[in-house]
Amino acid sequence: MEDWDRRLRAHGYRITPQRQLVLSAVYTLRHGTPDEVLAEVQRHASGVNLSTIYRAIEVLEEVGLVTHSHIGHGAPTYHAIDSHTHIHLACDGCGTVESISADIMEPLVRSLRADKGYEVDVSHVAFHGRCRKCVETGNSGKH
Amino acid sequence: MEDWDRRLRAHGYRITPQRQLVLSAVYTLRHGTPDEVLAEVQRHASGVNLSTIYRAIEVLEEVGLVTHSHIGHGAPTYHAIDSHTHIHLACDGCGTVESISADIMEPLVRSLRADKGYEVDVSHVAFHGRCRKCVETGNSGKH
DNA sequence: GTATATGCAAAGGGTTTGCACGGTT
DNA sequence: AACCGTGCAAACCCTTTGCATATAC
Repeated sequence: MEDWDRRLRAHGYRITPQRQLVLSAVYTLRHGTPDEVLAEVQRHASGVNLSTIYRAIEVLEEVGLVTHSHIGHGAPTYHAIDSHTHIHLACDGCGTVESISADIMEPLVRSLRADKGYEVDVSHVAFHGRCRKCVETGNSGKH
Repeated sequence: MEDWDRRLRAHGYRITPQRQLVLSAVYTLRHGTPDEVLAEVQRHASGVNLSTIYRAIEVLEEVGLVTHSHIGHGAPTYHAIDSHTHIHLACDGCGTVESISADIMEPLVRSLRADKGYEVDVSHVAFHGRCRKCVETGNSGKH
């Protein structure tokens, strides 16, 4: 998160307090929905509006400082792009989300590239399923 | 799609024309959002309501006749559960979606099971990224 | 006949947009 | 000074819900 301002400028965007606040909120929360980002930002600057969060996230994502993935079936969660790309294991039984290294994706990414010419966006990957605990207790997460 | 009615009954649900229409619409469209399912159903029965589509899909999913996955960043798409489990490769550049056999997931599923005790819901898997064409033409899909 | 399912309309959550004002360059 | 970015409110899309009626069992 050193050259964040340079990245924005390089794409023709301006440096604003709101954009910096959103970026550091995304860093602080390791995973955050727009709502959660808003709450985190408002701890430091209460006047910031939700629509600003959305617009800031959009810009930060475009310049490559932030990504999102779809954990849970609802709102996307955003996270900072750092050296350690990770993927998410969401449990449909208890709702917990585990982050693991994206290394496990390597063979699959390679074979999709070779077979299909398809480039997987690894940072976007989220698996659904059931965690060990829910598998053992038979918790299906169904109503 | 032979024992669909038995499956419903086994779970205490009734057999209704709407549920049959929704199920066959999901079969016809190989991937369909609720809206698309509604349109397909209404080709045969114009009076059916959107809320009925949602409720029917929910029931069909619970009894194991239908699954969904999150292709695109918007509405989920539903597809019938058949013998050939497949996964989706969505292209963020041109928006196309390719279905491929889920066999490619086998090694990864096995290693998550062994390492983490985590059971991936394979039918739910959708990767985002870029198809061959968009990789070659540099189409990033960004506005 | 009784409980479930449907249609309709209204409410709800999340996200986007138009506009006037304020801040960055 | 010019333009981009923000706050606010309204609009929008997708999905869910309450209720009276219709239907499957």
